[in-house]
This record gives sequence, C-alpha cells and structure tokens, in this order.
Amino acid sequence: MTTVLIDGNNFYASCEQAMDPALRERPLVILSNNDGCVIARNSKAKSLKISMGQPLFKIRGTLESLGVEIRSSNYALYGDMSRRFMTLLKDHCEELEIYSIDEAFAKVKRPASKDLHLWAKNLRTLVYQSLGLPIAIGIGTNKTQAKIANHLAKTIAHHAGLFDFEVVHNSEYWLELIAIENIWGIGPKLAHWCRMKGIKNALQLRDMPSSQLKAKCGVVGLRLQSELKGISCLPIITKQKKKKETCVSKSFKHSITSLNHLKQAIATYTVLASEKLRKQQQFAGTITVFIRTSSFTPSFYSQSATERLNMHTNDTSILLATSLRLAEKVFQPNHLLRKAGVIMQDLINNDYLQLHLLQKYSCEKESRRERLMQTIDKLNKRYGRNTVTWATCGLNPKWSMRRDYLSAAATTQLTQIPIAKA
DNA sequence: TCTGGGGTCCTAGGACCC
DNA sequence: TCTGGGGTCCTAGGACCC
Repeated sequence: MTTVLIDGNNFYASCEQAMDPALRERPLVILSNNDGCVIARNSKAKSLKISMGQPLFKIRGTLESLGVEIRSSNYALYGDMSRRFMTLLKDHCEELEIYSIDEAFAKVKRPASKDLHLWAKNLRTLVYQSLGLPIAIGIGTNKTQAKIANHLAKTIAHHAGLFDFEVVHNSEYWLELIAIENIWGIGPKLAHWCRMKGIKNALQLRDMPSSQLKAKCGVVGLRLQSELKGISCLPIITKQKKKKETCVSKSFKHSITSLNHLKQAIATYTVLASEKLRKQQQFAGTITVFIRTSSFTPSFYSQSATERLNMHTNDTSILLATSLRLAEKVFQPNHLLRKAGVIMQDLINNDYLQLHLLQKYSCEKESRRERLMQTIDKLNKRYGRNTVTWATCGLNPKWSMRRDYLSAAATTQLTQIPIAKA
C-alpha cells in the first residue's frame, strides 16, 4: 500500500467558480472572516501577483484597478462541497484520513503494473465532472513524501496534477527543488533557523545531523527527517479523534465598548459552541471567555476568565448562564474590544456520561430539556441558522461579522439554489 | 477607520507525592 | 554552609497545521 495526498486546488476559489463558472475567466480572491484579508486566490489572481494574507483595506484600490472579483468566505458552501468531495474519495481509496476542509491522506493499492496514472486520471475526471473541482494528487511512501509529491504535482505543469514519488529515479533532484519553507512541518520560525544554518531545501534537511534537529525541535523534527529518508512515522488516522476542546471566536465589525454588546456577542458564540458540542456528542466541564483589543495597536489588551461547571453539560441555557457571568467578569470599559470568544474545555464524550445519563433520564425535567435542544437543532438545520435562538444574542447586532461580498449558500439552502439559464 | 478562525502536539517547569 | 531520588499531574507557552 502506498500513501497519497489528494487536495482541491485553490479550494475556496474553485467552490465559488463551480457555482458561478463565469468567475473562471476572471481573477478572483476570497477574504477571511470579517472581510479582513485575502485567504484564497484563483490562478488568474495569482498570476497578477496578489499575495496571500494581504489586508483588504491595503489593496482594495489595486484589486479594483485590476478588475479582480472579491468574495467573502462562505463556509456553508465550502463545508458542503468538502463533504461531497470526501464522499467521492472514500469510494476510490482503501483508507481515508480527512485532514482538512480541502485535503485527505489515503492508502491506495499499487496495481501489478506499478502505474497509478490511470487511477489518478479517472479520479481527477470524476471529481471535476461531479463537483467542478480541480484536484492534485501526490504519491509517496509516507505522509511527508506524499505532501511533497502533491506540491510538485501542482508546480510542475506537465505532470498534470499527479506526481508519484515512488516511481521517479532521481528523487534527490526533486527533493532539492523543495524550498525549506514549503516543507510540511517547517513553519516560519524553523525555516529561519534552517536558513541560518545553510539548510535551504528538503534534501539538505534530510541529510543534516539528526542531533542538531533533535536539540532544536525534539521528536517532531526527528520524525520529519525520518519520513524524508523514506521511513514511515506518521500513521493514517481513519477514525476521527474526539475533540479535547472546542472554540467559537470572531472579530467584530466595529469595536465594542459596552457590556451589553459584549454579552450579546458572548451569548451568540455560546449558542454556536453548544450546538457544536451536541453535534459532536460531547459535554463541557469548563468554560473560558476571552476578550481582546486589536493586536495591531501598541495598547494591546487581552483578558480571560474560566469557570468549572458543577456537572458536564451541553445544554445551551446552562452554558449561557456561566458564559454571561464570565463576560461580566472580564469586561473592562475604556477598551476598544475587537474580538471575543468562548472556549468549551474538559470535554467528555457521550459514552463516559452513561452514569450521569441514567440519573438524568430518571428526571423528567432533564429529558424534556434534552428534547428541547434536539428540536432547536433540527429547526435550525432545516430552516437555517438562528431560526430559533436566544434573545440575549440580540437582533441584527451592529457588531456582527462583515460579509459584504457573500455568495449564495447554493448547496445547503433551498431558497438559494442557482438557477440555470436556457 | 479597516489586519481570520479553529485546532493539535510537544516541552519545560512547578507543585506535589512518597 | 550543608539538604535524595523518582515519579505524576497540570499548566503555560511555543511551534505547527489548514
């Protein structure tokens, strides 16, 4: 069995293009939450040298003069496209690890001919025909090699979206082409450290003294180096691990200075976080609420408060009572708050709660509350988020996220289905 | 004026135990 | 002035990922 990494090219941009094919002919960028900065670009935008992470307010003029299309991020659409994408992949791989919204590791059997070109070509065609998404496929003996192969599949044009590390003869040549910054597991700090030591590419990293790497970044570095040498250290994880904590946090459209607005925001995030817990079939034992001002000003201020619950729960009302109390505790007037969040911690799973549940179900009030939560979740799933919510969240609050360039929830809302013109 | 959100893993160091 | 050895658990902080 060999390891592959399959991912969607320019995933968010490709999702937008799949729903509005006219965008394929135009340069296109996707913005982060709150329309903050560029987080995805299609190939036309890339060729105009629009770089990742640029704040919109700095490049708005340039984008306009170049005729670049802009979209706010539409996670309802990307999440649903991702689900469809992964479903297709599951049918064509032996094992699948969904690694992120747009990529998956998998195990694939190599045919007698050793040649996986046909398999890859068919998969690329299937995904494009079914979803309109272009993908790249990297093949190697382990995850790190598959990642590198995937990078080459995208950068070497004539490889047509596929690179098989196990069948190339001159692997050292290809490793040397991979800049140190582009290696999976090497972030900005480590890349800088490597450059200082004269290590500029994957080949040099593979061959540098292990002791130095161990001293700098522990076993993580050693594992990475071993994988470059062809030894598998990182397993494919097919069963999704239960989360240890879950967080909802967002920046505000305008700075918040009143306790009332902060409580609306914290309530809104708590409602979402509780919904997440129920979806994950988990219960929180601890809640943290945090607030912060803009990290781009010298007077940066941040504060958090934590409270342990008497009993683990995923009941929105109980969690709300606690998080609103924490909001009052952390609130400071005279600070221009830009961001706040709620973290659910000390999570336990359904099965660990059996004893509690027995107690709970013996209590009519508790089981009625469980049914109430289930009903609210169902209504919101069917008729859209916030169909039923809590009044403390506020109605159309002024601080809520900016999304000026939002496309339709074309695959998840009946009212927003695209209309084909004859 | 305006700069994302949600995670994981690892390590060091302190508190505490016998 | 001098003060053991071996262990666990927890937390904070740093690094990384997409």
